[in-house]
Amino acid sequence: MRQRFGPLGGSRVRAPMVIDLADGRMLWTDVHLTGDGGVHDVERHVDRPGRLGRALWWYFTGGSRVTLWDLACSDEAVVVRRAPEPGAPDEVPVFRRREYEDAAAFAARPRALGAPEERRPAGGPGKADGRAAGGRRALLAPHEGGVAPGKAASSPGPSTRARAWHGSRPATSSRRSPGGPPGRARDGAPRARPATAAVRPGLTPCYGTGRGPRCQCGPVFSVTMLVDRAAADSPTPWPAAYPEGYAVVDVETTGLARDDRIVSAAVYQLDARGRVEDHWYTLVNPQRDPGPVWIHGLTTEVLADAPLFPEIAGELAKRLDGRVLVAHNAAFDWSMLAREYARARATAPVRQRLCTIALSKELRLPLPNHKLESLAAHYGVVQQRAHHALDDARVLAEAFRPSLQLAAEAGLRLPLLACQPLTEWSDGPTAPRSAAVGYQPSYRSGTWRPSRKRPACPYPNPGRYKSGEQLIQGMRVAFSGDTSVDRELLEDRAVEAGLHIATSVSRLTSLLVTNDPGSPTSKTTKAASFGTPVIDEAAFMQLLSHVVPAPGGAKGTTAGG
DNA sequence: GAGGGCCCGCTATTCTGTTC
DNA sequence: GAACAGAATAGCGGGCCCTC
Repeated sequence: MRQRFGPLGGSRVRAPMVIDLADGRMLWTDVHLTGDGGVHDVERHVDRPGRLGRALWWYFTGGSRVTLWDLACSDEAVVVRRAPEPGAPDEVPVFRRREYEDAAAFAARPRALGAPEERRPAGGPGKADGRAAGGRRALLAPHEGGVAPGKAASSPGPSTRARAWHGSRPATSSRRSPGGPPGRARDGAPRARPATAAVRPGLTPCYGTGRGPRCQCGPVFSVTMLVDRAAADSPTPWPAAYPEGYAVVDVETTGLARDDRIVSAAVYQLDARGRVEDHWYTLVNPQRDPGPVWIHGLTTEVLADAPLFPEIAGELAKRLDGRVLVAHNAAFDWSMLAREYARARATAPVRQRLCTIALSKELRLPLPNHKLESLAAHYGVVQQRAHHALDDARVLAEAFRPSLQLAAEAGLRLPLLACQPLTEWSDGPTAPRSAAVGYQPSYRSGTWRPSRKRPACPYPNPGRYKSGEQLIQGMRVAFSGDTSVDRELLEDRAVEAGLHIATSVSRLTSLLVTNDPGSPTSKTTKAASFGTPVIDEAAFMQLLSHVVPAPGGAKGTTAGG
C-alpha cells in the first residue's frame, strides 16, 4: 500500500503494509520516513516503524479499521483551535503519546482538548497547512519532520486526495472482523471516508505536520485527514439493553487474601461500543509489605511515596461512576476494590460488573484456557508488561472491544452481575492456631488460615423453605453473587443457626440466597429450573434470627436429647 | 495461599426389565 | 408381588480455573 495525501500536496506518507485479509492481521509494515530521495531508511528509523506497526497491529486486530488518523496520531499530535495566522502570537498545545498508551486512547486526548504535554509557538512549519483549515478547528498530527510551506503550495486537488484514500483500503475483502470488512459496512454500503474540509464541509478537519522532538533529518511527511465520524458510528445494530459505558479495571495487590491491599490500579474508560475514551493509572501505598514483588514488581521503596487508597478513592470513583466494571476474573478485582472502599468508609459507585472470562465463554471463543494472555493472543493484542496494571488494563480493553462487538452482533445477553457494596466484613487473618487438621498455611510463612471445610450438618433436611414461614434447622441453603455481609461471615452465622451450606443447587436445596436473582450464574439458573425458593440477603438475615429447631433433633440422637 | 463459579467423577437413588 | 441386576438419573463435593 502506498499513500500520498495532504491538504497542500508535497507532504506524504508512504506506509507499505502486508495484511492478511482473511485473518485480519497486519503482518508487516514499513514507513517511508525520509523525504530526500524516496529511499527507505529503515535502519535509521528502526524504532519508528516498529512502534507504528505495533500500534496498527493492536488497532487493526482489535477489530477496528486502521484509519489515517491512527497513523497520524501514532506518537504526537498538536491541536489548534483556529488556523494560525502569520505574525499572530499563537501557541499550540502538543500532545505526546505516553508510555503504554494505545493509539485510540492517545487519539482521544487531543480530540477532547485535554491537558497537553507541551505548548509550542505556532509559527513553525505547518502554518501554511494551518491556513488551509480555513479558520476552522483543526487537529495537527505531526510526525518527525515537517513540511516546507513552499512545497505545500503545490497541492493536488480534492478529488486526487479522495482517490488516494480509496487506494488505501482494499476495494473488496473477505476479512471478517467484528466491525466488518474494512472497505465496506456490513450492509454492503460503502463506509464513510474522510475528506478534506474543502470536500466534506461539516466534518472536523484534521491535518498534520511539524517536526518531532527527536527529528534529525530534513522534511519528511505530514498527514492530512478528517475525523471519520461516520465510520466511528458503526452501522452495526446495537442492543438497546447494553450499558452506556464501561470501566476496564485492573488492580495489582499484595496478595489474594481478604486482608491484602491494592498496590496499583488502572482504569480504561470505554464508551458504549468499547472505544477508549480515557485512561488512568496510579500506585497505591498499601501501608504494609508489597507482597509478591516478583509478580507486580512494586517494591516498598517504589510505593513509599504513593498515595493511600483513601486519597485516590475519589478520583477512582469518578472513573468508575455510571459504568459497568469490566475485569478479567472480575470477582477478584471487584472484591479488592469493595474491601478498600469499605476500609475507607466509602462506597464504590459500581452497580454491575462484567467478567471477560464469562463473556469469552458465552462467545465460545476457541481459547486453550481463559487466562488473559490467551484472550489477548486470540485477538492479536500484544502484552508489553504482564502484571503491570496499566498494561493489563490496556490489553483487556483492546480485547474487550471485539468481544463486545461480537456479542452485539449475536444479540447476546451480556453476563452482567450486580455489585454489592461491602458493609460488614472481617479484616486480617484469623488468629494463629495450632496446625491441626483443617488448617492450612498461606503462602506467607507465619500466618494460618482456617479451612473452609465444615462438619456435616447434624439435622435432616426438612425440605424447601416456604414463603412467609420460618427457616428450619437442617435446611440446605446456597448463596450466589455478592452479599453486603462478607460471605464467610454469612455462612458461619447460617451454620451456627443449624442450617446446611450447599455449594451447589439441586432439587433438594431448600433456599437460594442472592441479591441478583436475574444473574446468569449456574446457581440462579438451576434454582429457576428447579423452582427453588429465592430470597435476598436482607430477608435471609431476618429469617436467620428465628430459625425453628429441627423436629426430630439432630441425626442419630433422640428428640430433645 | 483465598474465594466464587463451574466441571466432572464418584456415589446414592430411582427406574426398568427379568425371573420366580 | 417380591427379589434382583443393570441402567439411568440425581446429588454432592473435590478439584480446577483465574486473579495477586
